[in-house]
Amino acid sequence: MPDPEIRMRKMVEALRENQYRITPQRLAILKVLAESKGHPSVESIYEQVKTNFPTTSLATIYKNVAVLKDLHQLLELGFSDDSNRYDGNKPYDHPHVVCTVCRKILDPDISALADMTQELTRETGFAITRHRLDFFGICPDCQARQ
Amino acid sequence: MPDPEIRMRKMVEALRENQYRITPQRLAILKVLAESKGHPSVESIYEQVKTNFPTTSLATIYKNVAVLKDLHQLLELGFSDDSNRYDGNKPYDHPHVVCTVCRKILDPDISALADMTQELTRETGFAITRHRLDFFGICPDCQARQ
DNA sequence: CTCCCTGCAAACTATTTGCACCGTC
DNA sequence: GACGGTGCAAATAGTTTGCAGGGAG
Repeated sequence: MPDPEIRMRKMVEALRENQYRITPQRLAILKVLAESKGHPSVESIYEQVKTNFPTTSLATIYKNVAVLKDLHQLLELGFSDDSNRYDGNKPYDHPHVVCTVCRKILDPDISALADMTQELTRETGFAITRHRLDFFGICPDCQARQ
Repeated sequence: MPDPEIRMRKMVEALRENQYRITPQRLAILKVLAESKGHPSVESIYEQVKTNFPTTSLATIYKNVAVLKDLHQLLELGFSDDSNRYDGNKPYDHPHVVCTVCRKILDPDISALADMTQELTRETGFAITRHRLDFFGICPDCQARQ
């Protein structure tokens, strides 16, 4: 069973457990999120869902995205300048590396992250619950193209 | 000479060097930014400027914030859910710790940051130019209040 | 057969823009 | 005096909401 399918079942399960109905549009949105290797925007989810459901509205995408966020099945990456981007495969906080040219987003491994959170707790006394770590730069592809 | 005053002169200098005119409203905005110990929103800059210039408009605040951003005299912290917040005292990228209860924002020192950026460059091949690091949690004051 | 969900349009909020008048240089 | 800045109002973009009809459970 491929990974996207596992992820989709997990999301369907979360919906069922919380008494949300399983509609065809909802399934189509889950499919886009589970199969997307990038970090789609609402607009791009919308475009993809419309190929199968031409009457779908943006509002439906927004409403479903909100539901999935509530169920912690979707991570929202809010960029103040751009529109939001979503990650349906790793719905928990993790760092991102964003290419400022082509807008590609990667998930790097940062080994020092746990240490850093501890250092912060010690230093500030805050009880840290979430984080948002984005690094911006130019990806290898775009560097080569210049 | 107190710190806010130094900071203000620096900002005025940057404006002059770039042929921007020094208007009373502009000075009032700089004053708010230089004296603010927190990380004010556009709205809160507006409220403070209005006490001295009651006819000031929000558009003027936005236009001046944009100018200061261009001159790298102001750091914008964009929160997708909330409105933007600004830092006129440390107008370069640095990490923040945000209290999710009272919205207070601190600037912690993170010693491991430079190492982390290097690790990322090695791992992803990106030429990292900027970052945006926010940690969310509950500050000591709000923890005590609960 | 009950509600929740969808899809349309209208509302909303933060921000930007156009433009006439004002004030810095 | 020239021309950039201000302040008003209108425009814009992303997102949210209200509501009537349709479909999942």
